[in-house]
Amino acid sequence: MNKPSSTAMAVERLRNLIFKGELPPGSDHLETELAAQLGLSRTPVREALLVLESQGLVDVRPRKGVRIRPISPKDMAEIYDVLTELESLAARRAAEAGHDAEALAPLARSIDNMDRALASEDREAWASADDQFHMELVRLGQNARIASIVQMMADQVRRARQVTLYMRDPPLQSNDDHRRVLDAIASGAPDKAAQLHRAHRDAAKATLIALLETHQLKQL
Amino acid sequence: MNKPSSTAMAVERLRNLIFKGELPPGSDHLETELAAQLGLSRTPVREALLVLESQGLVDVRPRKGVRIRPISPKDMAEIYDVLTELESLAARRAAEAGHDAEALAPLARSIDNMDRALASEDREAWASADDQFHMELVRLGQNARIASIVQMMADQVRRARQVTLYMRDPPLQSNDDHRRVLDAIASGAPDKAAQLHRAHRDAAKATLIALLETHQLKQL
DNA sequence: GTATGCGTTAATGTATACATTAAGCAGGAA
DNA sequence: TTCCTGCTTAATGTATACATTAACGCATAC
Repeated sequence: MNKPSSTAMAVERLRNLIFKGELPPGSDHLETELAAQLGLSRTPVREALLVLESQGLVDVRPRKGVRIRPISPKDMAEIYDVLTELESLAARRAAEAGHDAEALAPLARSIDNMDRALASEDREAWASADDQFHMELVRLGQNARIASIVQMMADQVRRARQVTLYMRDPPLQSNDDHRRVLDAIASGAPDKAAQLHRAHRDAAKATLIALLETHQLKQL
Repeated sequence: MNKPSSTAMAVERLRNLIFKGELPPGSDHLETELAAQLGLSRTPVREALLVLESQGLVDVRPRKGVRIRPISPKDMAEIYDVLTELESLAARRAAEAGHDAEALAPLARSIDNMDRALASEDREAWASADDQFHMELVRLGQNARIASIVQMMADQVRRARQVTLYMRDPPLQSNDDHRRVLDAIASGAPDKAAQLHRAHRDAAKATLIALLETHQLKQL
């Protein structure tokens, strides 16, 4: 049990504040205030902000405070493009790797979780299981760099999903997609896995962008 | 003309030291020593190291010094996979964007530069022009996130290329590839551009990995 | 001889003091 | 008024002092 450093804690706490919307997108904050809020000195907070900046969550703008980076529809499109490419490759590699049922169990479990969440209309649970699915998928793809980039991009759109979660119909189609991707991976069909996942992601992108336009959400 | 901060300078100087091999892969360095070497206090150096860590160039290992991250053949394969996917998408988007000849001029120029470098057998110049080509390509792809990821990954393999630059035959084939990608982009053929570039990258990956195996280079 | 545990110490983690800088305002000239 | 100029000051950038911690060696017990 390693004691986490103040910097690491600051990163975690600031991330949570951002995701919970307590530090809203577009808002500015002084290092000093954030430090006071977290009960730390500026040093670890500064270091945390540097990390968060490298993860694309904030912009450090000297003398104007750190800005919680807002996500525009264009950003969203960029991010989905990256996710589509890299996750599809991960699906391909996962299929090539010949994972057995045991290795695929977590992925299957995440799909079950989504089913359950849909049945009980628990959208938070669904979102969390969806995260789990995508995380597992890239883990199975066995490329650490892809996994970490995907994680970063997913973080960046997390707020946006939170907002849209209750705006759209329950994503019933989505889980069929997931299951088919899993089948393709289990049966060792790389091309099919990649292609199915790509289609899944493209559909998700289109849905989300349409939602944002409908609701005139210019930034989140 | 903005005065760069010490942290920014430290990032730059450390990057250069790493690329030039003065901080060799796998070597460990104390914050204090690096600070002394750069004539700075620990603070900006620490911040610089945090940035470099987020870019995958070093590992900060408490009490053991920062390690200049070595790249293994497996790392190389991971990185090339990411580059292949993202640059191919960039090529596709560039073709879709309908850039005119003027917009494509820098890309064309980089190809000319490679030709010239090949003719005069100047491999450093070739490498630099090759960088320019890939940088321009992702710029034309109009996805800032792809551009920055590609930049990061390219940095990570820079040392390796430096080593292999003189080990292999002059990359004559390579420039035909580049020209065909440019043509596909210029003529607005997204699928073709993406596919050509993908093939180009796959070939490069295979060549490089083979080289590393032949020479038993386990890490760079 | 080996293993265990404690003390030393060197390195990092954190706080704070200090330097620098640019944003904004006040005051005066055009 | 409007535009410049220089001052003020608040915020960040940097250095340094101080606290904490984990690695290592040495002593001691078995």
